[in-house]
Amino acid sequence: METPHPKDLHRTYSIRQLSKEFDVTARALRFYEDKGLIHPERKGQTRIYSPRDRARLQLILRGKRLGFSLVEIHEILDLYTPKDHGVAQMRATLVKYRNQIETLKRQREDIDAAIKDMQDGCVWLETQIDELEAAQ
Amino acid sequence: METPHPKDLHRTYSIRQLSKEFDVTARALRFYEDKGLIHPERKGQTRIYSPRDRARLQLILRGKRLGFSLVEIHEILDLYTPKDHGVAQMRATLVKYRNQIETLKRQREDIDAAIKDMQDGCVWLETQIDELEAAQ
DNA sequence: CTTTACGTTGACGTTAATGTCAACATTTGC
DNA sequence: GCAAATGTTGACATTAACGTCAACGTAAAG
Repeated sequence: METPHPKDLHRTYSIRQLSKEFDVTARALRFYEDKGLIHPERKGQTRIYSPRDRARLQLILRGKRLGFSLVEIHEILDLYTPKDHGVAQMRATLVKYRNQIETLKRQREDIDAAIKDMQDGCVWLETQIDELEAAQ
Repeated sequence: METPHPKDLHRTYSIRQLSKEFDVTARALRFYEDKGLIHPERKGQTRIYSPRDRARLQLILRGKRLGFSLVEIHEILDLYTPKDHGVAQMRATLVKYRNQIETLKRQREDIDAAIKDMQDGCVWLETQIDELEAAQ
């Protein structure tokens, strides 16, 4: 009834609320749950989403925008969920983190290249337009 | 028989050469052609790829790495192919360029956020590991 | 001349990520 | 109390992006 933001750590969300807020269908949310990406609680049959679920959903959607598959997103989400099983495990996790960072950095290089291409194109187009207008 | 690089603007490539160089299957290359993303010439039945085709393939693969669909990549490729049909068209194209830049910049924000998350996670893990080792 | 390598076009199969629809339960406003 | 809104679980349909396979052509190599 108040703000749709996680002002309160004990807020809950219905499936409709979340699907509206992030513009995904309820079907998709259930699908993500099916794939083990979110784990909302149940009040009877009905799904109850916590701010934590909401946060995970944000990560899922970010992953999607970046072109990761749901499987990949699942792995990424695993990196976000803390599990401290001794130094060995933590070292292993650290490696995964660093690999993920490398992946993302490579992706950023692609983006930067694409942006540069487009910006060059803009400059070229602008000068062309200017010339044509001057010649007019 | 020489370098696989476009040293010469009149070089040509077989479908196998390209598929090997970029580690995609020939099936995929034919598929992209089917979808209108590349237009290699034909020597009889056989496809002959030019450096220009190769360049387009690079763009296609970059688009894929960035999570764009083939349809979106098609539109992006259109932006790359010069067509000067008067100032009006050029203005329209300019708008598309700028929109694409905005899209890419938004994507870069996602990436930067993800990288930051992972780096923070690294720092946290490192300190944890240090503590556990010191306590040992 | 026949094998070997590479090319071609269908046609059908597959996987991911949903959409769609039916059939049903539950809660809520009037 | 009853209709409307919202929720649920299947089950099947769909789209994208290829993979796989069959059946065939061609060209160089031994």
